[in-house]
Amino acid sequence: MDYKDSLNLPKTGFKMKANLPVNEPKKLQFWNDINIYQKLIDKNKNGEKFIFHDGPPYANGDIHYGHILNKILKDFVIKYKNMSGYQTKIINGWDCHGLPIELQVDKKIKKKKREMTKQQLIEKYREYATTQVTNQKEQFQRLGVFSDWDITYKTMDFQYEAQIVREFGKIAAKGALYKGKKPVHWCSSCVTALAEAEIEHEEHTSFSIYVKFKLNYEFEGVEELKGKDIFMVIWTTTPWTIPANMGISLNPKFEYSVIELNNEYLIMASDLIESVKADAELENKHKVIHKFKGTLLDNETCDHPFIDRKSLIMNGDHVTLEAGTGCVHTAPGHGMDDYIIGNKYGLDVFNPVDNYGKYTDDFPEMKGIKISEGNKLLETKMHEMGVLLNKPGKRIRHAYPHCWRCGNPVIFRATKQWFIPMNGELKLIDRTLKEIKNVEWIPKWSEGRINGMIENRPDWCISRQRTWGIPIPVFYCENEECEQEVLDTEIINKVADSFEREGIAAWYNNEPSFYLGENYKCKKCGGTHFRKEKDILDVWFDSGVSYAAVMENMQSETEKIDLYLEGSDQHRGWFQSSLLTSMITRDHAPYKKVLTHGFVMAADGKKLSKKLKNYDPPKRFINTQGVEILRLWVAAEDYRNDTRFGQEIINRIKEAYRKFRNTMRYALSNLSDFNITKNEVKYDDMHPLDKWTMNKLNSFKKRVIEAYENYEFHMIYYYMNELCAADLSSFYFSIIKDTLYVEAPDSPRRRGIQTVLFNIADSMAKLLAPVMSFTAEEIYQSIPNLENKKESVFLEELPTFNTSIHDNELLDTMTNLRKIKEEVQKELEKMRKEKTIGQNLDARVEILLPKNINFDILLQKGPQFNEYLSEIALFLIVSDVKIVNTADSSFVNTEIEGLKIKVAKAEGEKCERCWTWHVDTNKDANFPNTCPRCASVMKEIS
RNA sequence: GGGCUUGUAGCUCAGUUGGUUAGAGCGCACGACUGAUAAUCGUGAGGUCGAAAGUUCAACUCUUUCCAGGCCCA
Repeated sequence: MDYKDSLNLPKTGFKMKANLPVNEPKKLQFWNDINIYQKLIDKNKNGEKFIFHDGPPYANGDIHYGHILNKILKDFVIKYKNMSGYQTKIINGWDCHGLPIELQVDKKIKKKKREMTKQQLIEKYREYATTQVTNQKEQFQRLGVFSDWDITYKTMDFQYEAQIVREFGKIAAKGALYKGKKPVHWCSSCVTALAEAEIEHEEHTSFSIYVKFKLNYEFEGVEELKGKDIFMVIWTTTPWTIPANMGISLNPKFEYSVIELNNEYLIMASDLIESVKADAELENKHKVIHKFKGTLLDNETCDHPFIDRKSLIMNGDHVTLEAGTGCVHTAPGHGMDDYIIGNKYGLDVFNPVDNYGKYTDDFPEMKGIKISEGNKLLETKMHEMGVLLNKPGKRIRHAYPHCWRCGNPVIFRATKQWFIPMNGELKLIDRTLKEIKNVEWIPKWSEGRINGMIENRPDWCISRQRTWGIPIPVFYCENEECEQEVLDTEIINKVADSFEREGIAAWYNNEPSFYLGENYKCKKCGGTHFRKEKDILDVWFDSGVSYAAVMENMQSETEKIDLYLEGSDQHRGWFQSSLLTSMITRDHAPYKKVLTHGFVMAADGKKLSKKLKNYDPPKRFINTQGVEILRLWVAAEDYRNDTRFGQEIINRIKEAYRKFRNTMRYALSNLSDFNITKNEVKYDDMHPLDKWTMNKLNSFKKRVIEAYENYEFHMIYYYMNELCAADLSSFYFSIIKDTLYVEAPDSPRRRGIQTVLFNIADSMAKLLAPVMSFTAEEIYQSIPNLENKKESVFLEELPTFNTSIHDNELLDTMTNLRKIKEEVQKELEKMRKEKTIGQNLDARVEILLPKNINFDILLQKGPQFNEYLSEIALFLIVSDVKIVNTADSSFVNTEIEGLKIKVAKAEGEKCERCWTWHVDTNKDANFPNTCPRCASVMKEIS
């Protein structure tokens, strides 16, 4: 007789194999068909608000793992909040203006660019950006991210472009703008400013000169130097910048020496004396007269070698010992370091060079002469004056920036730029630093980082000499004497209105009079002719006002956004630009909380590199392994640090996924004949082991909810693995198997277990839906006989901690019993090695218990008590158990003190139905080869 | 070079205010089962906590230095 058909074996349509690449798109279609996102919004329309704001990725290229990490994290948050009843949504956006797109397009149109109008170019850039947005949008959608993808924002939307201008107007109205000078890379052959990305470093032969600057300082108490001329020695490769020299920088930490050499007194860093002598070919011995710290001469002066001007001596950490003299020629108009330290000391950003690389009136002696000529002329001049320390004609080969277009060397040259002042009347830095304290920064160190950056940041240069961006809405009086700028909120708003209608092309479509009115007169000189500003705004300003352009449609100016969630690089970028603009115009931060994640690295911890091909591109990954794996990967990693991505890591994630999936599958497969409404067993009526599992599940809920609340998603992954593998699959499931299969379908013990399994499947589907959205939905849809099933798991509420299911004593006791089970297992393993037994049920066990542990908790009689098999045997999954009071030498000691165990092959015969060994097997003629329990069950169910 | 930050078993992570033989899951090795089966179960071997020095009765946990990464600047 084959008893197999009489068993309640698992049955489910929930497949073991997920086949994610094929099934995910179907799920996406399903969600789309039922309009799940809108339903979520509708469901919570009366819920508490949680306002989230998506930071716009740059609209260029395929998405990479950084995007994936970011978007999936946001999706976790949005889904969790939605399932918790919050009224929350996400409007995805893109950053569209800016250099990368401009360069991409320029590469395609090449020389045609010169013949094209600004409007035509803008149209091209806009087209390109649109294709990029479409491309990225598709890829984001594939991630299973919930959003209304028809409602997104782009910084190039006309409405958005207009709003940028309005925010600029507000800043202008606050007086938080000024025009100043700043050095930029400049190609005097193309007559244009260049961005960092347009510069190529190539070998170049430069001058190399050591120049003496006469010091105006008496070293007190140094007799030998009294009344002597002392010179600071600087080294430079650009003699043409000497006319713009405004100072000399010393490192405050270095030691400097006054040396006597060839009857001259020279100053340089002590550690560089020898190398300078060698490089400048200075022979003869020198004598160190005096040593001093770099700080000594701070704020003293030298005389410029050939211009009637003082050069200020300053202290700066940028001075190194790598080359030169340790005394650094500083020309704020021609170098970034120079500019920064010059700003600090209040130096003029002096630039006597025009757009074509020729000296201007500001260096009359060489007016109209090209700086390349100037190099030579100045070298000779200084040599003749005797301020050149080396012999003229010395040259050096080194890497030097060149223009990527024309290949000529570029220069650093101060040009007029627009700035937002960091100090000044608005005291922006002070106020921002205070406001930073009112924001919650996660992780904590994030606050220190933004704080440090704000504390030390220079004025924000918001102008760019480019085309693809928001024109700075300013006009200039064309009277050359006047040049007065028109910075008027009303007029700026007119510009904004025109952008709202036509986009930024309006700036080029319209004459100044269109905005100013025909009769507008210069407030300064009464002039009537004006020209438009040519510069555009820094794109960080674009995205920096997104809270205004995107969110204030839905909320008031005073309402803050609950959360920004971006990579840690945004401390310099979006977090900061948003904070600063909002502080000026609204006097508060735009956000309440800022959550930061790290970067995605390759398996070796180094950055992902397209060149090295040290990773699988996302598209291919998704098409072969599925998004769900990526979602679980995001959850598994502690995103607050850098995360790693590699095949071994992914393989581990897949294992975890399979474990989870199979665990859920097992639960589902034993529910085919279960209906929670009809067959539920109340917690109080459950068997202790089932109660224990309910407790475990309950505490799992609690910890998972806490993890969501704290944005610690990797803890969810950790808890999930622990629960599935350790508590369910290998422990609870293996024990309940016997009851599930063997008992009569409707037996109370079995129904109790099914109640637990139902709770597992149901709770897990809901709790993990924000993370494993695809699989959670699949589980939910696969729960059999569920009345009032919602259309989607996402329309369910998250389960919460049930305070009445909280039995610490039970949990502790079970922990001890599991330890005993482990010891028994070890003994059984020995028998298995000896081939005495195969499966556990082939064995019987005798146990001498320690005084403090017993199995009483399993033996409480009640409706769940199993009459046929000892509860302990069931628990240990052996055929027979005997608890003894004394143990002879045949017992083995275990690692638990006082616990002694004896294992042996089970007595009697194996029941064909339940595989348990029993001395009374085959006693019932109606059901041959069955144990008494099975015979009885068979009688009941036939 | 500077600011911030990371470094616990092969992988991903736990590790409470410094306190007994440092944990989990996966992987690996070996084995069992064949009624979760391209599954499941068991046993076992793997870290001295990036390195060194210091504080302390006691440090993965505090301090300093160094090494190797990362983000942002320069």
